[in-house]
Amino acid sequence: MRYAAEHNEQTRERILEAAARLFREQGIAAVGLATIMAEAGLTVGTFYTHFKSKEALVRETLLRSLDARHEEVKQAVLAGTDIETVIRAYLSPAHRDAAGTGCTVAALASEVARHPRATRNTFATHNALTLDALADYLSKRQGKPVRRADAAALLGLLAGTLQLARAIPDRAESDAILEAGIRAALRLSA
Amino acid sequence: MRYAAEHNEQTRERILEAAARLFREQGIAAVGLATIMAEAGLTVGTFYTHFKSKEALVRETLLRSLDARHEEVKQAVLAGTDIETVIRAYLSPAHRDAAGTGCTVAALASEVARHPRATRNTFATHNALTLDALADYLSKRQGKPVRRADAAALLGLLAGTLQLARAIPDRAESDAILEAGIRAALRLSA
DNA sequence: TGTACATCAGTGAACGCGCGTTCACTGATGTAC
DNA sequence: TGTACATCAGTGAACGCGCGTTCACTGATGTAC
Repeated sequence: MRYAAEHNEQTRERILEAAARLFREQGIAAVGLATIMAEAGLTVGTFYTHFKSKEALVRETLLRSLDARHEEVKQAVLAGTDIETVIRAYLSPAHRDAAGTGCTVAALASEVARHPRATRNTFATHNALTLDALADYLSKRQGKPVRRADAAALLGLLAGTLQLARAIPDRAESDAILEAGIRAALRLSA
Repeated sequence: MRYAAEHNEQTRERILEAAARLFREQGIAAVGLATIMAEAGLTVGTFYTHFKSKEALVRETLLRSLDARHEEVKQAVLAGTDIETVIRAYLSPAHRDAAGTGCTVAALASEVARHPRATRNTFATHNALTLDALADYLSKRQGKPVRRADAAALLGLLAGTLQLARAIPDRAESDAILEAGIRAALRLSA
């Protein structure tokens, strides 16, 4: 091989990071490959050296960002972080205003639902990791079994409320929704 | 005037109905004007006889479908329908599998969040009608004041859970999430 | 009642543009001698 | 150590296509006489 083994991998990583951010900020359909590649400091042509298609890139970014969130939740559990802290961080103005680095479910779940089965499979499999970790966490805290589906309802509450807060232009009203979401999430996780 | 006053209005209505369904089924960005007009039995050129731009159509469809949902909630309140019935209808497999005629928040909230301020204003104003009706309803049932933001958290739970159920390809798992969402929504509205 | 006219909803082709994807070519780089 | 070579990441132009929007034109229709 001519280029160092790392070189290829680093470029691929830059493309994935740019795509993961842009997709969450603007939506998958709204972001073109040229924009992603420019963000990674490359021209469009190179894209196909690293990925089979845009849909393959979508699958890879979903996998990465969902796994990253799983890692965060695992760390929170290990560190013994309170559930209230996790909920408050999720429904914070900071998270609302930074979709690009935020939760993939809140940003892309409704769009992913319209993508090919292979993409939805990737989404479901890697989202399940977080759900299982969350269910385990809640089970220990509540002293009774909490199922994956119950964890999904809590995540649904968090993601749905964040979406409403993002869609509403009035800052005060948006903040109030975040606060109401926190109260509701605490009730559900108690 | 040459055509009957109704004619114009009926055509406009057909375009709005086609757009409202297609947007919720496939997303706003994914549906072109040609598709909408063909669905209404017309060619693209006519579009601008009825609307100023695609964005104006988007605003109008949001307004219409959010007002329609407000009407439904008002009727449910008048008829004294139980909150459990409303929740079970929202988180039903039928609603999950018919996004085109379903809740606008579940289908489009995350996409609307990325649209121009005028569009978000329309969304917020007309979504607030449902939230206020829902808050009134819950206030009477619970015998204590429920704010608009609290109603938003309940709607967030319903919409977020429905989105997860739609994104997950495994039918049994998707059904389980709907059931868990119902349990959670009942806890929140009790 | 029958005819000429004015209106305007609807047509269909064209506009520039950006999309995802392909491909002949370039040139930086690690290896072999 | 220095040079020739082979590799392949990256370039940049082109492909067909669908997008939102515009516009000169058509023809169905209600009105006026």
